[in-house]
Amino acid sequence: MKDSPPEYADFRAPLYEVKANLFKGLAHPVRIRVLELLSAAPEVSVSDLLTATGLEASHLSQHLSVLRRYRLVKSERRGLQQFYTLADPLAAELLAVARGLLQNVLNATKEDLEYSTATGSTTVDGDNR
Amino acid sequence: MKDSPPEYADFRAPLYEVKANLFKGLAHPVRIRVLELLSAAPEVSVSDLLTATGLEASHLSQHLSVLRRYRLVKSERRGLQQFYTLADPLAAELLAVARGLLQNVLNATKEDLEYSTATGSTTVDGDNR
DNA sequence: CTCTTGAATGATAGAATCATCAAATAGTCA
DNA sequence: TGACTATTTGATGATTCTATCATTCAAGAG
Repeated sequence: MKDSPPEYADFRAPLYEVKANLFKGLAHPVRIRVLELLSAAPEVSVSDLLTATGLEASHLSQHLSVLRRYRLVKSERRGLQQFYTLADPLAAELLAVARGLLQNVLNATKEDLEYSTATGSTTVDGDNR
Repeated sequence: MKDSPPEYADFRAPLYEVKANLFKGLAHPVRIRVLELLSAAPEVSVSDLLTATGLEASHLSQHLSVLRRYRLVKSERRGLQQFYTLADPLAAELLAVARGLLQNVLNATKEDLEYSTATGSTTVDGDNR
């Protein structure tokens, strides 16, 4: 009899733990794709998410459950359909900052590479690569 | 003979995968604490990180290795000491946005709770809690 | 060269997450 | 009520991550 995860993550922990948990919720490609779809519309139905992601219903639902657990999304049922929205606009901001960070980091990596090939490797000291 | 993870994560994947990987790098409390210490200083030595976190050296080193893998930090050796810095200021920005998001989400949760107790539960429709 | 210090890497058991299929639940309609 | 649709939940094996101890590596001094 295995313990299932809580419906909602615990927010009463130290902030660094709560942050780490939030990032756990973001640490899967499907969940990033879902959040980005939700960022681009006021709300999205599960059936539209299914179409957009090409996933099987139960697979997507497990991921939506994780997003709900970390309160990254809200859901609302209307008849047979379920609609999802971002819980807060800062979730979209977070994805945007992550994108900027990745671009910077990638550019810096390329620059380091160019720098080391242009000047030889002896002047690059202390950089682990 | 088990495969060990690559020294550096693959940045040549679709962007949503690369983002998810970045968030994996952030998905542990110790690594959040380290990044926040690095956000507050131009550079920090490993020995200072050890003191600040109270971790054993090899435990911290494993986490620093994850941060290096996702290029969230840079390291520089000077004699016996190793110094770490944030790879980009946007890493600090990311933590700040996450904090704002958590605050908003937490406040919204509290408001929902107050709303439902003030008006009774029958007017709260569609909200999963 | 040996020894010490500071830090990284290796190894591995246990915990957590992921992937996927089966079953259950919620809502609607005849 | 039963049948159907839409979605969620349960179950479980595979994979990955975490925690932790042992070992190795890098730098410096004598």
